[in-house]
Amino acid sequence: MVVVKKLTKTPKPSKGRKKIEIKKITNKSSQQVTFSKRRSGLFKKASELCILCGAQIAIIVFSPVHKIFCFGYPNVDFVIDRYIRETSTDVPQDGGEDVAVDNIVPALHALNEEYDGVLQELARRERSSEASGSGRFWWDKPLDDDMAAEELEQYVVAVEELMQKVAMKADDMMMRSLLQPYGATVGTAVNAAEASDADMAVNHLVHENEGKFNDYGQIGGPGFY
Amino acid sequence: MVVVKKLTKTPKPSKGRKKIEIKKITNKSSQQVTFSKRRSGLFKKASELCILCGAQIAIIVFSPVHKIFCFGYPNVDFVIDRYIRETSTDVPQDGGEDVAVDNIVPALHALNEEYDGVLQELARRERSSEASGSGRFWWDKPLDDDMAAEELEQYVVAVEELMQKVAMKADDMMMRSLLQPYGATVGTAVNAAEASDADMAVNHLVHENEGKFNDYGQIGGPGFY
DNA sequence: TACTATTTATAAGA
DNA sequence: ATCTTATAAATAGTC
Repeated sequence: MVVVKKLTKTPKPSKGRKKIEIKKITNKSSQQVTFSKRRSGLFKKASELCILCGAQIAIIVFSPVHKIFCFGYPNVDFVIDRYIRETSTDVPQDGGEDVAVDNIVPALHALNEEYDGVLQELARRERSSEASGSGRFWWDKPLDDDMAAEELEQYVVAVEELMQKVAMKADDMMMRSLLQPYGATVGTAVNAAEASDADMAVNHLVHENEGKFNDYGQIGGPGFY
Repeated sequence: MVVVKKLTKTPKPSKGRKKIEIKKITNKSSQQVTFSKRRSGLFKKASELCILCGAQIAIIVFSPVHKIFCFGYPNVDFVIDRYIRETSTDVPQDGGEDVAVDNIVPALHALNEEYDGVLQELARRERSSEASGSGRFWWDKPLDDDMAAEELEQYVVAVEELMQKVAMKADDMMMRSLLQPYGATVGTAVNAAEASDADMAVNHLVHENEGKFNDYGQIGGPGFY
């Protein structure tokens, strides 16, 4: 007794996905919908890749309406920094006349790496606490006007305060020792070897294909940030 | 001898995709295979998003074996540049270059202290302590379990921004005083006065096809931004 | 935002 | 790394 539901070939070809051609969507409205869905899917795929393979990824997306969306593991800036470091030529500035300046770059990198360690730790906690429930990852931040209104406000205030604090400390320090152990404090735990899992071996030696060099040249010096 | 292969209902429902849990793949070999497939899929999705919606996207991926893969439309550096411009609040500099130099070093020291603070908070959180004081700024008081995660994240983001600003300032300084030949300003596309050929020789990037849509993927030049 | 019908992406295997 | 195949996932069209 086969119940043929479709006996009358439901003239309903609609509903359900249809193949689409990959070409610019002209209808602004549907383009926005598609963008939203696919942007979401893209970030999900990226997060899975990070988790499955321990890859570090940064994705920056500018929507057609100029909103910016970012994804980053451990975080966007870290990956960009690494990208810059690894794609820049290491040109040792021998004739370093300004000790301070010469130490800034390495100090920043060291700081960045340490910082990364903290972020990873945070990420780990966030994830484990969130279990497999909610979907959103903390690193999936929209950074657009609407969804970050109040958050942005807090952020701005926070940064301003922090800056002020830093400035005060800076003054104080400048008085005592201007050119002391810059990297000292920074370098303390820079040996990222303690990145818990052996996946964080922050050492790059071999790459592959030759990079092609296009335009957009810029601050390229010794891999600094 | 009629060999009935399937007589015993080969418990081989295998072949064909199976659901997998999104967790780190321990087997290095299969992890590599998965990475390869998914990285490819990710870039394809990105390229479709660019075409369908006219989005500008940059993706930087570091494989578990430290290889770098990039995707960018129009190109990686363009998007990164835009990202930096739009996410950094311009810090009004009173014009004194000297002041800038003199302030960076101590600023780094301060930053480091702030950073140490974060580490301590993390450690504290580890012990799941308590006792939160009131009247102090969020980055000064020991985090309590309730707001810890959220605030810590804000703190981290704040510091991250600060670091970026300091870094940019450093870049600017180095550009003016030391790396004249690379001269350029963050945010201003420079006429490819790229680095010397010798310098570029060290750079290597893995990529699919340059600036090609159908094959998505693109090479990132020397990591200038 | 939610709901399918389908198209795609892919985990396993070879 | 590639190709095949059975399935799991993503998502276009609608509401």
